[in-house]
Amino acid sequence: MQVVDGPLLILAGPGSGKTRTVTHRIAYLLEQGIPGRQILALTFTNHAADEMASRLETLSPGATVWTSTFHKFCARLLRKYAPQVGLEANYTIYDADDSQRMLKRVLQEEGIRNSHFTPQRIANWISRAKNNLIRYEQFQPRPGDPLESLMAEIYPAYQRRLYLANACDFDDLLLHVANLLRDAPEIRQELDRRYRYILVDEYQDTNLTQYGIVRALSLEFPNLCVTGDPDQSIYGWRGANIKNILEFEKDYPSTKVVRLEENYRSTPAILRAASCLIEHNQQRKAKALFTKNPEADPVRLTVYADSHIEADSIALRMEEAIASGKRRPKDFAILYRTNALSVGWEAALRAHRIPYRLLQGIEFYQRKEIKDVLSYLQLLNNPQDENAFLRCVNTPSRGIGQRSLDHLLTAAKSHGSSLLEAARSVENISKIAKRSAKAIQKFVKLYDELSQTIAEPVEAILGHVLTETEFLQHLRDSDSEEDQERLSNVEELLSVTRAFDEDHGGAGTLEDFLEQSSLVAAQDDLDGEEDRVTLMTFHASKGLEFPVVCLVALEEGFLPHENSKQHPDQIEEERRLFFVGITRAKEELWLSQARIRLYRGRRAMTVPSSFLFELPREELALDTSGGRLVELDESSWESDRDEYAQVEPEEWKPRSPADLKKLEEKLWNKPSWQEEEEEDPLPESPPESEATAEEKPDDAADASASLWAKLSTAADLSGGDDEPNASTSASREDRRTRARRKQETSRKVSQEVEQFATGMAVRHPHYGLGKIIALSGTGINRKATVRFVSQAGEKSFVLAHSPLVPTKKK
DNA sequence: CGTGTGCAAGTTTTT
DNA sequence: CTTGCACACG
Repeated sequence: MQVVDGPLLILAGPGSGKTRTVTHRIAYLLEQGIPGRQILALTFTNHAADEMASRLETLSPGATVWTSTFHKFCARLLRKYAPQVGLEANYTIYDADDSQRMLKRVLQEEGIRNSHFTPQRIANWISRAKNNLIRYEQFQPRPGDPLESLMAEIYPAYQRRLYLANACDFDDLLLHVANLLRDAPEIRQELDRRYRYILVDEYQDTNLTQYGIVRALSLEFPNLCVTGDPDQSIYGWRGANIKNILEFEKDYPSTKVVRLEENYRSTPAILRAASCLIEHNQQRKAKALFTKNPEADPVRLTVYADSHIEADSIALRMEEAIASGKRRPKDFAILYRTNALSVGWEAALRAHRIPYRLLQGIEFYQRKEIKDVLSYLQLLNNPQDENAFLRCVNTPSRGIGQRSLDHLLTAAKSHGSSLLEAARSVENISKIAKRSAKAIQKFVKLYDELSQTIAEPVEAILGHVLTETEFLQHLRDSDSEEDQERLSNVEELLSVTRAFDEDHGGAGTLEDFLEQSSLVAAQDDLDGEEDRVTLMTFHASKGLEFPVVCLVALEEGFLPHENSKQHPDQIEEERRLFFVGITRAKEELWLSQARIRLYRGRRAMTVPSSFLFELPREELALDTSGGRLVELDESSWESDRDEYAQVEPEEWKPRSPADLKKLEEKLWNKPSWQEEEEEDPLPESPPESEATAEEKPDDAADASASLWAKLSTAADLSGGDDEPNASTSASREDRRTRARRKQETSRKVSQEVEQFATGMAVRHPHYGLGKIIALSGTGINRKATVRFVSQAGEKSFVLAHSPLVPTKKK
C-alpha cells in the first residue's frame, strides 16, 4: 500500500481543481481497501466540507468518510472527552458576542474599569494567545508590558469563568483539543490510530493550535495530506501561520510534493492580472500559473466619479446583461473589503430590481430575538450557562432588573454555584427585593417545566419555549413593524429546527442543534440554486467562483485596509486578498474605484489602491471617465497615477472658488513632512519563531513529547506580540479637549485656522509631531485629522481650539 | 424597574 | 449611519 502512505503536500493554485484532487485521492484510498472511518478530511467551512462530502458521494457512494470543519471536529471530540479538559459533555459554545459579554463582566468584577485597552482588544489578545497554543495557566507576562501584565490577570479569570459556565469560546474548541492531545498520550495515540489518513484543506490558513492538532494525530501514522496555496493565505490576523505550509517538507522530510499549476477556471487575461499582482510579494515561492482556456474579454477597470455612481453603474451593467439574456443574476458576485460597504450595493441592486443575497451567514443568528430564543435552549441544555441565564431570565420582561441580577451574581460567586442554582434559593438572598425574588422563582418554575420537554424533537422544544414564555404571543400582539419582522425571524428559526429534525430523522439532539447553530459560517448560506447576485467580503469568497466578479472600492484604506498598513507582512496579506478576489472570476473581471466615496455618513476623496498600479496595464480596459465606458490611452493612465500619487485623501465638501484655489495651491506644495523628521520606525518584525524547525523522524510514537516541547517554545516566542498600545490616555485626553472646547467661545480668528493645509506637518504639545491628513469645515468648525508619528495614531481636532501648531520650516 | 431619550463612540477581515 | 451606553424620567 506504498502508494497511498506517507505525507503529501499538494500546492494548488487557484482554480486548479484542488477539491477534485482531494476527493479523488480519498476515493482512491477507499478503493485500496482503507476503511472510511480511518479517513478524516478537515476543512475550514461547512460549505467546503459539504462540497467534499457530496463529491465523494458521487465517486464512492455510501462511503463513511468524515469530512468536517476543524471546529466541528474538535467540538465532537470534546463532547466525548469533555471531562479530561475540565468541561462537561453538554458544554455551550460561545460565539464572539457571548464571549465578549462574559469578558466584560469579568473586567467589571475584577475592578478593571476604563482601562485604555478596550474589551475588543483584550478579546483579540486572548484569541491570539489561544491560537498560539498558550494556555492560561502557563502564560507569563513580560515584565514592564502593561497589556501583558493585565492579561496575566484577565486571561485566567476569563477562562475560569467560562469553566464555571461550562462553556467555551471558538478558540477553546481548538485549544482544548490540543491540550487534550498533549496531556493524555493514550488518547492521542488512540486517535492517531483511529484517523490514519488525514487530509487538510486550506492548510495555509492553519494556526499553531490547528497545526499542533494535525501533527499530534499524525505521529504514528504520518499519512497526512495537506493542500493549500501560500498565495491565498489571508487569515494571518487570526493567527494563521503561513509557515505551516511553507515548511511542511521540513516537518515531514519524506513528503511527496505535488504542484497543481494549471488553472481550469479563469480566462488568460484574468490569470495574467492575478500573476502580475502577486509577483509583487517578496515573501513568496514563485509559482507559474497557466491556463489552456481561450482568450476572452480583458479585465475591466473603471474609475467612477463617486461611490453612488459606481454602485448604480455596475447594477445597470448587470441589469443589461441579464435583460439581454447573456447572464443570470447568480452569475455575478460583488466583492468588497469590509462588510460596511455592502449597503451601497444593496441599495443599487434593489433600485434595479436585481435579486441578491448577502453572504454573512451568522447575521441571522446574531439577531436579538434569535439569540434570546436560543438562550432558552442553551440554558435547557446546559443549566450552568451564565450568558444564557442572563439573557433569558428577563426576556420577555418579568420585572427582574439589573440590581437583582447583580445580587444573584454575587451570591452565585460566593457559593461557587451557577446562576440558575442561585436562583433556586433566591429566598435566601436578603438583598433581593421580595417582588423580584417572586419573579425569579417564577422563572425557575418555568424553566423546570420546559426542561421536561428536553427529549422531544427540537422543533417541539422550541415550540414549548415560544408559547410557555409567551414570546410568540407578545410579538403577535404587537403591531410595530419591528416586532413583525422579529416574528418572522422566529418563525424562520422554527423552520430551521424542523429541517434539522427531518435531517436527523427525529434523532437529532438539542445539543447537536445548538452546536450546529453555533458553528455556522458565512458561506453556509450558499445553497446553490438561488438565482441571485452574491454580495460578500473578499475573505468570504475564498474557495468560490463566479462567471463575473466585481471587485469594488479598490481604494487605499480599504484595500489595503487602513489598519493593515503598519507592517510589510500585512500589506502582502492584503495583496493576497486581492489575489484571491481576482481569481474567483471565471469569465469577466470588473474592477472599480470611486473618486469620492460615501462612507460612514461622510463623503471623502479617495486614492486608488496602490495594488491597481501593480496590474498589467496592457491587460486592462481602463475607464476613468466616471462611468461611461471609454478606452483610455496609456498617457492618461500615467498622468492619473502621478496625480493620485500626490493627492492626500481629504474630506469632501462644496467649497467656494476662493477656498478651492487656496487649497489647490497648498495641495501641490511639497509637504515639509519628509525632511522634518524620520518616519515612524516600523516595529521590527519579531524574530521568526522556530515553530517548524528542524525535524526528527516521525515514526517514533514518542516524538510526541518533543513535538509539544517545540510547539510551546514557538508559542512562547510568537505569543509575545508586539504592537505597543495605540490609544493610551488618548480617549481621556480627547474628552478633556472637547470639554474645554465647549466652554470656550470663538477665540481664534478664522485667519489663524486657514493656515493649516493638508499634508502640513504640525506639532501637538502632547502627541508630538504629526501630519494633517484631512481637513473639513470652515471657520470655527474647521477640523483637522492628524496622523501622529508617535503611538497616538490619528486624531481629529477642531483647529480653533486645538493646541496644534504648524512646524516651522527651516 | 422599565422605558425612552440623548449622546458618544467606534467601526477589518471570521471559525 | 449604526450600535452601544448613560442617564433621567415615569
